Parts: sequence; structure tokens; C-alpha cells
Amino acid sequence: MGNREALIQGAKQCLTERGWARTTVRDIATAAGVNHAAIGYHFGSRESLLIHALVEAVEELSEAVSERARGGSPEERWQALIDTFGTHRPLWIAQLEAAVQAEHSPELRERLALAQRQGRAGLGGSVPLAVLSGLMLQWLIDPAEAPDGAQVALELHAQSTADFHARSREA
Amino acid sequence: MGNREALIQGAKQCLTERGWARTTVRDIATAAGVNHAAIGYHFGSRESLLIHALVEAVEELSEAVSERARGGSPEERWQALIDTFGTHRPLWIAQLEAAVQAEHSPELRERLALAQRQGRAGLGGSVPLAVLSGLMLQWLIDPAEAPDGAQVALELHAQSTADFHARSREA
DNA sequence: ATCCGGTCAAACCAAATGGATAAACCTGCC
DNA sequence: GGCAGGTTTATCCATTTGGTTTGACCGGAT
Repeated sequence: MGNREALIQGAKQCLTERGWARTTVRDIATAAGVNHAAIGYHFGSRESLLIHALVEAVEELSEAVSERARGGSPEERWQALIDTFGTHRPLWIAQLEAAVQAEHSPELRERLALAQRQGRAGLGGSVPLAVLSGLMLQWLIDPAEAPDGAQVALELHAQSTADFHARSREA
Repeated sequence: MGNREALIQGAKQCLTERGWARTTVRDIATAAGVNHAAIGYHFGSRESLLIHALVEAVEELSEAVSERARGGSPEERWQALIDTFGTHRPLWIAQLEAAVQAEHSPELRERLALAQRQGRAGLGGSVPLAVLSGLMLQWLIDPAEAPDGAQVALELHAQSTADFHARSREA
């Protein structure tokens, strides 16, 4: 593995362990087992490297999610997706960090917008994608209170009923 | 307004304009019209101030959301909630930043977990909360592609039908 | 063997950063 | 007036930071 690849790996590791704000060029270089001057050589700047790392992580996550988006009952599918919060935790954290940094980097925002369109296509709508990323937020903050696949499937099913009730109440 | 309050306001402003990673003590002090030594005096450290600011923002957002979570048809309610992405954009950005920083601050995570429980109660379940925060992510990254209230209500309703189809396909 | 482009690392640097210090500044009270 | 409390500011400081420079290194082509 060349230094360039090692740096991206190290950056991904630092992003999940310390987050963008707390990651220094020396942290990344140490994690990668490389001199920190290599960052300037290969990427020009710390920010550029971090964005590269985030983009790569987001793409990996996209793939992992789309693999689990099809097959089985809704409950099973939701559970499989929810399980990725644990199995792919670093990628999900990167995804979250990417969303934050996208507010300050048009390039990153563009990449995320693309991944989002793919996500909508893979999951079959804006709402399933919203549910998935929203559940991720809940799971990261308080896994004990986050719902499982059965609960999600149940609530989604109950939603149309609730809607109906709300409509009639409104009349 | 005392310096302490001014600092929290300035911190909130910096958090939305530059994000946690790019906000320095001097940025905050300038935004607040205050000497940056006041941060040490009132909060002890930059991090402590930023966390205070995030917590305050999250609480403001909680309130704004719960005000709009009731009344009207589902479509109207969803639209009212989606509208807050624009009207309360700074607070939503703070919420997102808070979720990221919660990974590195147990205190902040605790506060967010509380707000999350309130959110579930106010919106009537884990899934509505997930939908709302997931939509926020979509809207921040690509407002043009994010769905409106009608679309969300429609997809939510269609969800149970889709579930049914999936179940029968599975058999 | 030598040259050469690309890669790497040790040392260096200026600037920025978070925080500490200590002196001024109020404001209410005796 | 003058004292005492908390508050605010100007200034200082050590450290960290991102980035650059310079020379070594390496593999392949000549």
C-alpha cells in the first residue's frame, strides 16, 4: 500500500475516532505510519485529504447499504439495515461528519447529493432513505432506545392508519 | 445582554456559519463583541462554551418543532415541519453538529438523548422522528430534490401497501 | 553505471490557537 | 469617599497547527 492510500485509510480512522474537528495532520500521519509531509505532497492540504476520505467512506457505505436494501420481509430488511449501524459504524459516522462538512464544502455537498439520489433509488423513495438516516442518528446517540426492525415495520404500517385518524379528526 | 449571554449567541452564530471545526475562540469573541478572555472566565474553555451553545440550540429547536407537530392533516403537518428547515436553518445545523460532537462528548450525548425522547413523544413514535431528521439531512444537502409534505404523506401511506406486496412476494 | 522522474521523510517555519495573567472597571454598599 | 465583589479587557505565553523546504531514496530506462 502506497502512502497515498495509507493516508486515506488513516484519515478515515481519525475521522471516526476523533472527528474532523479534532483530527490534525499529525494524527493522520501517525495513524497511517507516514510522515505528515506526505499529506501536502499527495493532497495539497489537510482539508482536501479529509474530503477525499469522506467521499470514499460515503461511497463504501452506499454500497454496503444497497446490498442490504433488497430481499426478505420489510421487517427483515429494516433489521438488516439497522444492523449496519453496528457493523459499519465508522462509515456511518463518516457519513454524518460528511453531512456537516458539506455545509462548508460545495464539492463535498455535490458528492453527497449524488449519493443521496442513489440512496433514494436503492431504497425506493425519499421517505425510506429519511427513515434510515434518521434511525442512524437515533442509534448513534442512544442505541438502547432506538427501535429494531420489527418496531420500524410496525410503525410504518401504523402510519397510514394514524393518517386516517388524523384526517377524520380534522373534519 | 451580559457577556455570558452574548458569548452563547456568538457561539451559535459561529457554529452555523463556520461549524465547530472552523470556529476559534477569537471568532466567537468577535461575533459577540467581547474580549476572548471572557470565554475562559465564563465557561472555562472553548469546548465548554460550544457545548453550552449547542445544548441551547437543540432545546430551542425541540420547542419549535413540537409547536408544529400537531394540528391539521398529515400532509399539512409534514409541510409545517419541513418548512422549519428553512425558517430555523441555524438551529437544524446546530442539531446536526451536535449529533457529530455527541460522539466525543458524553455530556452532550446525554442531552441529545433526552431531546430525542421528547421528540419521539412529541411526534408520536421513533419513525416520525427518524423521518423528520432524515428529511432534514436531505434538505440541507440538496433542497431541490427533497420531498415536500404531500410527497412525504404519500410515501408514508404507500409504505404499508408496499409492505404488503413485499410480504406476499416473499411467500 | 548513470540518469531521471516520482516518492518520501527530517527538519524548519510562520501563523494561529487556546488559555492564563494581571490590571482596570464598574456597581452597589458602608 | 472608599471599600469589596464580580466582571471585563489588554496583553502575554507556550504549544500546536498546517504547510514548505531540502535532500535522500528508489525503481526503471538508457
